[in-house]
Amino acid sequence: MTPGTVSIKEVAARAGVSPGTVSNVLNRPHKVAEGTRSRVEQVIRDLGFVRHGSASTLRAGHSRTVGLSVIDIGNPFFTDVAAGVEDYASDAGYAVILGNSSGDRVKEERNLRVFAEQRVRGLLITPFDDDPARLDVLRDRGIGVVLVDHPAHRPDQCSVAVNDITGGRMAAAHLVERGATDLVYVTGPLSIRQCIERRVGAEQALTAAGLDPAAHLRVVEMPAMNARAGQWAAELLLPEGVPDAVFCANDLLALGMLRGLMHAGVRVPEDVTLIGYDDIDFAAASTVSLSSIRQPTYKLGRIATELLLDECENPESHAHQQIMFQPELVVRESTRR
Amino acid sequence: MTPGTVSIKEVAARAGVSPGTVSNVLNRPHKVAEGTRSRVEQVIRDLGFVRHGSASTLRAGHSRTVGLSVIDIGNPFFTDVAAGVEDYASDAGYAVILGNSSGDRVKEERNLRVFAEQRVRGLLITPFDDDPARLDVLRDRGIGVVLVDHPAHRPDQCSVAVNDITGGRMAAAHLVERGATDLVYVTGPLSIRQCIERRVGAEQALTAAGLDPAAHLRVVEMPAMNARAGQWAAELLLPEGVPDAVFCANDLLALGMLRGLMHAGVRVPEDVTLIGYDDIDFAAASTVSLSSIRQPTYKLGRIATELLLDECENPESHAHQQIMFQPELVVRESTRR
DNA sequence: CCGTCCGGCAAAAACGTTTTAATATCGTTG
DNA sequence: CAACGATATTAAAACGTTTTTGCCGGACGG
Repeated sequence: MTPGTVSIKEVAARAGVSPGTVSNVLNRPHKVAEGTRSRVEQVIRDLGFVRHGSASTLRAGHSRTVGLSVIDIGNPFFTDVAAGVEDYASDAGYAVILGNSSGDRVKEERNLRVFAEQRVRGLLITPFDDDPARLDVLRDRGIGVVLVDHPAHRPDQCSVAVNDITGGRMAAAHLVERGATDLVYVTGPLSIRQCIERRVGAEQALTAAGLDPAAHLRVVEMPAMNARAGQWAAELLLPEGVPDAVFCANDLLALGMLRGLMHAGVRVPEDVTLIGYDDIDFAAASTVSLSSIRQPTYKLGRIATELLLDECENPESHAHQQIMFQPELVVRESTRR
Repeated sequence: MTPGTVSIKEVAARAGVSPGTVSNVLNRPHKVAEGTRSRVEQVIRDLGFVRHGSASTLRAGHSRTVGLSVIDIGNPFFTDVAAGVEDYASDAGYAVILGNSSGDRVKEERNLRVFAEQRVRGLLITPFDDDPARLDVLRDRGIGVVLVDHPAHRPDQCSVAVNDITGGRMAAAHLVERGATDLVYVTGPLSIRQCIERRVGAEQALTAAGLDPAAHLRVVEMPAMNARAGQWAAELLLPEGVPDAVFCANDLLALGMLRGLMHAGVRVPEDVTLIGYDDIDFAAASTVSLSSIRQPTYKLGRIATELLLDECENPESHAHQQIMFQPELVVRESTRR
């Protein structure tokens, strides 16, 4: 009746072998003779046996799951990363346990505990700060950790990230090249590494063009990084005077800004050029399509997972890597003159 | 040294109690005397003990994880659902294992097997077809299943969904009320239940308004449901003549359509009114903000999880429910005359 | 004062798998 | 022909919890 309860023992009994042999055809098929193997496999199919993962994990000492902790599952950026992770992990036979910290340190903490309880094989995390202590707790347990979208500061740690300084520089340089001299940088909280570095890059670009950032780059810091905040930023900004160009720290802000500008009768790109960051799908789909800085998001997830599984499965041969991708400028209507 | 290896036994030894007692303070704190309990809890903190989930699952017969299988993690609709699931599950102490089927039956199958191996306590799934056989395999194993965004056809099955016929009717009725008589329905594959039912609703609305759908509603079926497909639909559509109004089966299609229309010099809403479906965040943020049919997406995820956990934890008192939410019309610029 | 009940705890079995060491079977070689 | 190694399989011991059963002592009712 209850086919769910069929264990390796019953398979063994039915196939006329010992449980150990069944385990071998499951895990080391080459160690068992052709005849026995096919017989056991047939019984497995007949009985609808599926291995009890927990028993396996308990005895083997490690699971076939990885944890994924993201800051905001609602942001297409993280969604793309998650898709890359899920694809690679799934192909490798791993399950992905999802944790959404919602930018809340307490939630992140709680998720980490769940991952520890589940004895995930490894952890992929987009941390929102640099405190490595929490992660050490996991690492001490033998759980591999790979930082995603955050460069590791230590050589014994894998990470994949995209150069945000370069990205910021590309964005601002592009605006300047299009003739802007009065720029605005609209950003999320400046406690966020990405926001800081993109700003640094922008300042470098201005300096390189002979423009003093202090005089030519206004910074508008918003508490959130969504479209609502972007539109609000437009309302804050315009009374102070219309700039030549706006650089937003992500596309959600930029889309909101675009809407805010147009509502105020400011034309993009004729009056103001506008560029975002991340190149989410909606950037190309917005009515005035948005120039942006593209990051290899999906790839970020895939490579991170590849690194993680290598670290977990080949601990001795594994070489820790800090991979830094370069972003790419995507020019669309919002910066065409 | 390796704090990861501290087991319940060591805690017991250090606290001068038996392992069974430690297990009790973990799972039935009320059954152990105040003094012993606090002593054990202190030792747990000191040693940094964290329960081995697999051992627990093995012995207890059920895990504290739920599986979530979605069709497309890249679609904001599913992302919102996932956020609702994650929040509720996380609060209840459950971990969420994510499976992304990418609209691929084989991938979905594979994910189900992983869920079975992991012995998830329950499964939340947005199935893309009506074949219940696959799910019976899980149910026979005692794994609860709740259908998400898909009404169950059987009384022994929980489901949460939103009435798509009503939604389709609302959308079309709104367009007609705004004066449209020459409508177009842009949809994804008509093998998808949601696409079919929204169409049925639209036809009902036309009929109710005294317009024969055959004469007044053109249907454009696209192979995908993203913005690219929407823009392509505009290019297919316009040469045949500009309609009064366009109803898109989701917001991604609608955003693409909007862009396609504006590029062709067709003004929204002056020349054509446009409405989407789902009310994703980007609908409000697009330059001509998009009217849409709002679904309680996040709530869908939460309620589904609530139902699932009730089914798993109180099997005898649990009453299966097929919950059907009603959608809501959101009017924005794209249908303002 | 004796028998009974009950709260608090310990002892031990069980969950389903993996893995190690041991055993049986066979062909090969000195 | 004996000894040996290689190969295929088995038996049994783990892994860390949960849960059942039972023991002990003190409170309580008769």
